Amino acid sequence: MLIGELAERAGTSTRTLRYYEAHGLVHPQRSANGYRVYDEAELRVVREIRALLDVGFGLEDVRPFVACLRAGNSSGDVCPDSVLVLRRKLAEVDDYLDRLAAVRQQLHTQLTHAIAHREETCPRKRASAP
Amino acid sequence: MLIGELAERAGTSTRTLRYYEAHGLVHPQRSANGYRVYDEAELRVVREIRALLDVGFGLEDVRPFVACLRAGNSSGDVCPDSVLVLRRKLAEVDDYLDRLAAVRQQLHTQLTHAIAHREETCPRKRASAP
DNA sequence: CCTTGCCTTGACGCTGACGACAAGGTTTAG
DNA sequence: CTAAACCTTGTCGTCAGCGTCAAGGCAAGG
Repeated sequence: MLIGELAERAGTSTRTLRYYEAHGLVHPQRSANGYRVYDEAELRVVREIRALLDVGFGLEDVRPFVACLRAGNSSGDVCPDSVLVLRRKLAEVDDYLDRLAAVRQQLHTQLTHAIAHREETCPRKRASAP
Repeated sequence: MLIGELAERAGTSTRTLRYYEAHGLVHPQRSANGYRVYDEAELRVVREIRALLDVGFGLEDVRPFVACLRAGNSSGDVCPDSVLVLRRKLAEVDDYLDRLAAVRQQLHTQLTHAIAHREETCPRKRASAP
């Protein structure tokens, strides 16, 4: 499989695949003319990378999962390093959820006050009695 | 008040203040020697900007709030444009919270399965009976 | 032979909110 | 006189994950 086909099957671009390779995440063979040649295992690797990036991981976070797959495991999740990253990411997401909830609360309060202020300084017709 | 003093009182840097000015958010006077001169109103504007950025707004989102303050309002929140942005941001935060909750759920599931897998393929001593 | 459609490496662009420096003017204190 | 401590404009660097040319090689069909 050449890079174009892999890109299509993985739902990404050739640029992205070369980028992953430059960062040491994918290791294609080379044909005689210098073309990159990928096997099915690399397709799985790329799909794993994509899935993790979609969830908000960075390329560095993805490394252990790729190594885990490459080590012959059926899932990239089951190795100790992957589990560590999963735990860390879960904690990060929890933190972020907390902060985001606080922000949401503040925005809600701000919005409520702003609308109350408008009702007060510029009462609408038929505001309380139609 | 010169730029250094404003930076300190606003808890930011001179670079940041010049950046805001370049983007049309702050309008200092100029003294004879070309130095930027700020009044107290500008301090409030800068604090409003900082507060909104801290909550995750972009500079563009901040514009209506600055204009609102500049229009003489006690709060930057009370103008229609500001309210629109507040509503939009609240919706964005809600969306993000939903997506983040889904991600959290997925990570949790992934982690649970990974750990279950380890228990299964590599049972610990004293796992179920001490 | 020439076009079409793959592929190669290399290198700059983008987004956002600044940080960090360069090279220089101004003002005040000693 | 000079050093310190302000200020000015201008420009490049940062982080991440690519997008988007540029310039060219390789293979196959008409």
